[in-house]
Amino acid sequence: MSRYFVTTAISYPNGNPHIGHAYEVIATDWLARFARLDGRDTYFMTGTDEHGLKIAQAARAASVEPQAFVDTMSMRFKAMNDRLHISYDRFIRTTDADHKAVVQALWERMAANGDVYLDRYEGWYSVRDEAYYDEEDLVVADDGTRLAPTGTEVAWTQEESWFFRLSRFQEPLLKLYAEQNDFVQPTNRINEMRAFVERGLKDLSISRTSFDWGIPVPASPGHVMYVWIDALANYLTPSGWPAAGWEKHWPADLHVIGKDVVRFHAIYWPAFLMSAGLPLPRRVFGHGFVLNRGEKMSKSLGNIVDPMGLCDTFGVDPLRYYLLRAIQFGQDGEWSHEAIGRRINADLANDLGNLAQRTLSMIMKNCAGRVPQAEPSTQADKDLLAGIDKMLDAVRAAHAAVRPDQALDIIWAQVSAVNAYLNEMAPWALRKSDPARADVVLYHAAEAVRQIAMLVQPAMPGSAAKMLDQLAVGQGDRQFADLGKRLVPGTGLPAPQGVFPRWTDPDAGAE
RNA sequence: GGCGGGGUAGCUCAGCUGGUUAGAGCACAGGAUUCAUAACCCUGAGGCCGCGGGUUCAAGUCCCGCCCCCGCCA
Repeated sequence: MSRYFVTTAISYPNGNPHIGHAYEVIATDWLARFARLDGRDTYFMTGTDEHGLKIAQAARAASVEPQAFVDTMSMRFKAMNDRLHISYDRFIRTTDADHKAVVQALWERMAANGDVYLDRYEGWYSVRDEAYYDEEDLVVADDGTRLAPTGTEVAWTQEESWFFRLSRFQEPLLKLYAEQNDFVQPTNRINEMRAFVERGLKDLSISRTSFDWGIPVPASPGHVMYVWIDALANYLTPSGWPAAGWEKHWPADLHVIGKDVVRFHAIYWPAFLMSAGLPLPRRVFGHGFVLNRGEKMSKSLGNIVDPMGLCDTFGVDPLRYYLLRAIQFGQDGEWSHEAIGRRINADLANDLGNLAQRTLSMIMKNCAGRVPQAEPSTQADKDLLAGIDKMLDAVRAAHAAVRPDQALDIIWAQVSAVNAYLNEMAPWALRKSDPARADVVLYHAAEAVRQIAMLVQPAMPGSAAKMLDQLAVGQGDRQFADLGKRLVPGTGLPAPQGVFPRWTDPDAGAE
């Protein structure tokens, strides 16, 4: 059985979760659910990244201990995941005990292999950015204070720091990109990484002494680890490395991350792993951002969208569907109430929901609520199911390419095909002239809906389950391996109910 | 500033190595229909393919210049 270990980036919980967090976990949940339904040994992890100065500061501002602060904040992220029906196998927190153990082991291994050394770091440091800047990049404000290019204040800082010999890994990384040109996707990203590495890599400062909210560096009092070592190593934690049996949960097959953190995942992380002699993740995919009416969300603009509110407004599954279908994975996408509403009505209510409802209600009224007979079938019937039977391979390819949007495009092309088939066959008219033929048509439409609902499961698990319930598909027959199990004529069906109601803007006409 | 990607219907985008009247979905208009969630189905309208040159029998598709947008780096 092939293994599929997929992760999201872990979220930094110094603020509340927003739609960007929701987007990443929903997309990754689609990947994980798809792999599980496809019979793969799947492990899906998401979580929170809880150390670092900014957390410590946020806790202080809230007058609580850092641990209490992250306990509260992490819970909000977990609650969002649960509300969105994210099927994580583990919600990891970097404050978890087993994580600390793995990170420290990773550090010790890198040190043992000669890639960690103690030196002094001095320069212009921005506390807000947790980064040092070169003198020439600074701007001097009117009042004389020096500002980083990001606009934050910097101060001359000197600290003892452990360094990682990143410079040693320039050639190995270039070799990796050359030999595995899909290591970073979309492909333009790997070109950027290659260009970055080709310019030369400087050793990386990997410890801090200016604060203590972090994982202690082994045998080095006063030093805590640089947050990225701590954070990236989360992916290795479930393996329990270096304890025996770690190969079961490492390497990851795919890291799904935002485009803003590609560098950390495509350069630093593989370098750490190479240093420790560990296998590398197979792929890193940097997705785009979800923009609110074309604008980036930010606290200052006050346009941060709470995903919980969107669930209240639209429902979990329609929200998931919108984010997966309407945005090409890897590109930036836009979001607005109108856009989601249009999608819900066009794709869910009109196309799929109506298809299921018209099919099932005809069966309920005319076939005594039982799956009708399947034979004798005509060429048109066979053609319909031939198109339906081909979906799995195409959708699998979209899954392998990390393109949920394409997968849904493929499925919806079949939704249209079935609607067109019904119009052409007109079973409501056949009912009067050739009722046996009408039954066969309805059988084929229902069978098509079954397979569509099966493949829609990873995107909209709740809604797909309702459709499968209405087709009396057993809980044990919902894996993709069961796609070939045709509906059995004579099976009793429950009374159909609409799964996707139309959406009407509550504000419409109020202007 | 350097490198890379892009500017095609109102919106989001397809258009591979140049070749019949430039495509899809949504939105819009008309028709047909009434099984169904005023849905489905069919048809239509809508495009100096960023701008200006050039190569070619033939150019969104190749070359040059310019304008604008985005990404990475500095």
